[in-house]
Amino acid sequence: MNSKISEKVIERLILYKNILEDLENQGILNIYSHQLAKMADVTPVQLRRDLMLLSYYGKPTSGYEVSTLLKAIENFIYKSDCAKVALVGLGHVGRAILNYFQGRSKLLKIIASFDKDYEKVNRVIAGCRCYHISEAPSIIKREDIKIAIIAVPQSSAQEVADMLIEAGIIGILNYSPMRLNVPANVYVEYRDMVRAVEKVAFFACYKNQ
Amino acid sequence: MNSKISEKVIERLILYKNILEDLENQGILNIYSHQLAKMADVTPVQLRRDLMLLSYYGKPTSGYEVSTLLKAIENFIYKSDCAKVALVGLGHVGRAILNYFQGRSKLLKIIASFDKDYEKVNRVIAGCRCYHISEAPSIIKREDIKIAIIAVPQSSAQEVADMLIEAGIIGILNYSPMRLNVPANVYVEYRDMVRAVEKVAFFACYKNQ
DNA sequence: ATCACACTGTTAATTTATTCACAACAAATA
DNA sequence: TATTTGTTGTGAATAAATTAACAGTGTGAT
Repeated sequence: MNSKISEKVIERLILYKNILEDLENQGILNIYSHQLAKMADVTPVQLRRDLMLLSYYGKPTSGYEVSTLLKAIENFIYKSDCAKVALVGLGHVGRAILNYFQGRSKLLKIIASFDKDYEKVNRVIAGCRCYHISEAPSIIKREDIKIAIIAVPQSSAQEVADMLIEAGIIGILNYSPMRLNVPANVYVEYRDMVRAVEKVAFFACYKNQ
Repeated sequence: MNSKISEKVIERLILYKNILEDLENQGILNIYSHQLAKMADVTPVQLRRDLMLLSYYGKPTSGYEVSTLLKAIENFIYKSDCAKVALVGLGHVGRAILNYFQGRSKLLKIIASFDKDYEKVNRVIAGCRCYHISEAPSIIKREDIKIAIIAVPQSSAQEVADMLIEAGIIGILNYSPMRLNVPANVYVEYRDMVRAVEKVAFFACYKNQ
């Protein structure tokens, strides 16, 4: 690890990747940094600086080739051992994620979902088989899943996290408001929806005096 | 505006607020910076520095008084003219947000939701009346709502945003993957679920070599 | 063929965010 | 009462992120 990669740069690279996918689908072959930067709401300099992380080079005259830049970013952010994702909790959040994921990520795949409700168990929801939560450890180990999404109520989030980590999970996306206690090697990202709205409310008002 | 307030500081203050609410419910009266910092996953110095934004002071011996610190943060982040929130789109994401919001935010209230599906219109879902999307402009203007959550498919996100902004919305929390084109005074926060998982996958693997 | 142009990649400067280091302080103890 | 202890608040130092400045380059016009 020569220099630490910041969260913000990765967030932006992932955003560029998204935009490039759209551009590719529209049949656009080349793009300049100022065009792509505008779509991503960043400055052209920042975009070019971010791309320095990749070993990819554009041309002074035709800018970046959409397909190869896209591949370069995918190559950079994609680690094959983290391609499999597990989802825990099939309430509204869980289902929303499953629906969004349907084909939207080329790199990652939710290959198993878990719930404690036997009504949902053994059904295939949004293309993904649902298992009982008690089966999670064995399936996660067998399939060697490393990434998990927690979409369960606050009260069971820590318990679920402990179980997942014990089974080998090293990355958690946590939609519950609960702060998780995890070992140092586990990466956790928090996505509390209430906090998100509060942030928006603050800055919207702040911007307008 | 003497010095610009950063997004990160506000995110942390909102997190502290959350934790303090929990502590208050547990009947805890006082807390030291190192204890609160640990719960929020920040350093004690950073916490104390963040609190410098507030005009609140702890005591060298008993630390911070939970109830008054909580009030100080609420006071700082709460702007009464941004208390009303509208929700557009009552699919899984929309319903998830409604459920989470039930009582979880003292400061903000979702007072109207909108959908184009007449099956949902005029029903009360999770304590919130659902109106047809065509009624949004008049209701937003009448109730003077300034904040909106977009939970509609990518294909209609821009159209919905335009309509909301026209009606007076100045802050948007966007759960669709669509980047929005908005005037300078409108604040937008993006919460794409697929990008979130991709970020977690990257950093989980990165952390573990 | 030469020039002007518009772009990229990158070093240097600047701004922003975080961490260090320590004075000031209130309570508990001797 | 004097001393010790463990904390807060903050100026100064450091680290990180962003922006500015510009050299290098391929293309098309003259």
